[in-house]
Amino acid sequence: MRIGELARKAGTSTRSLRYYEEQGLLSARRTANGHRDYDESDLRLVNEIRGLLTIGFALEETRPFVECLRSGHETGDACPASVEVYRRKLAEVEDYLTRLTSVRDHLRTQLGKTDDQEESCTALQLYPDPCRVPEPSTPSPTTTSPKRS
Amino acid sequence: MRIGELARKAGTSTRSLRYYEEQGLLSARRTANGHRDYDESDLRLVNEIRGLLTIGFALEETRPFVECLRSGHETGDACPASVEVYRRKLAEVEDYLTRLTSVRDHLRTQLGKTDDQEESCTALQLYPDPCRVPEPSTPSPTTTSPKRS
DNA sequence: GCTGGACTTGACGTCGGTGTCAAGGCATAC
DNA sequence: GTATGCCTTGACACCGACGTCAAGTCCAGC
Repeated sequence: MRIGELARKAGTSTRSLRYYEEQGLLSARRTANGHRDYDESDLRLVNEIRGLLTIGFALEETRPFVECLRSGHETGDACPASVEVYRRKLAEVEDYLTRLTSVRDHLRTQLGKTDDQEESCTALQLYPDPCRVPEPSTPSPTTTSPKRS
Repeated sequence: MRIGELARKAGTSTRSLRYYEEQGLLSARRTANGHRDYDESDLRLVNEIRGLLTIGFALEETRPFVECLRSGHETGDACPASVEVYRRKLAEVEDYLTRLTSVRDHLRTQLGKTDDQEESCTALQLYPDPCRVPEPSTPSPTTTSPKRS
């Protein structure tokens, strides 16, 4: 199949696919006329990438999973390197959770909300950069954020 | 005081202060030779901004707080507009917490971790800047916008 | 042959909050 | 005089994952 079809099937854009290729995550055979030619295994790769991106992985972090799939494994996380990324990511996410919880509590306090519904920690109050993190929606008054659909 | 001193006192850079001014959050009198001239009230403004940025507010979101302080209120959150931002931020953070929690659970599942450990402050290590962790290329969860997944 | 859609590569734009360089002005110290 | 250091404005660089435009190629349908 060609790039447009793959993009449609994977729920992404041709631009993204070319970008993945540029990053060495995806490779494509070429037809006689120079068009990229993909098959089902490529779709699996892209699905792996998209899935990981969706839950907050950086593109670079998907590499071990992609290579794992490429090397013939049934799933992308069947390799030690992938597991290691999982582990690191989990620690990272738990760290964020801690900070976010603390920020939430701080905000609740400021709002005079004394009705706690969950246990939480206190001292820490750092949560780095909400804009670079799987965030719901940023109702920023300045921009009608065109990058986000 | 001049910009260098204010930056030092507020724990930030002169570049940032000029940027805040550029964004209309800070204003400065000028001395005869054109240098910016600040006083203690400006330091309060900057501290307000820095504090909010630290807990994850976007610069733009600090505006109501700054204006609140400027208009003579004791604290930046004494005004309705500020409270509104607090409220929005809280909802945002809670939403993010929810999603992050589900990602964490997903990761734990993938790792075969059955041992649940609740969020505890003590165990986790805070880096000075979690966005740029001194690790082998470990960016933070960046994905955000699942554009249309 | 003409139209239109899908493809190609290349390159610039985006978002935020700075870092950093450039090139100069001004003041104090030696 | 000159070295040092702070200040000024202006402008480019950065990160990540693309969006988007440009200009050209390729192919099917009419």
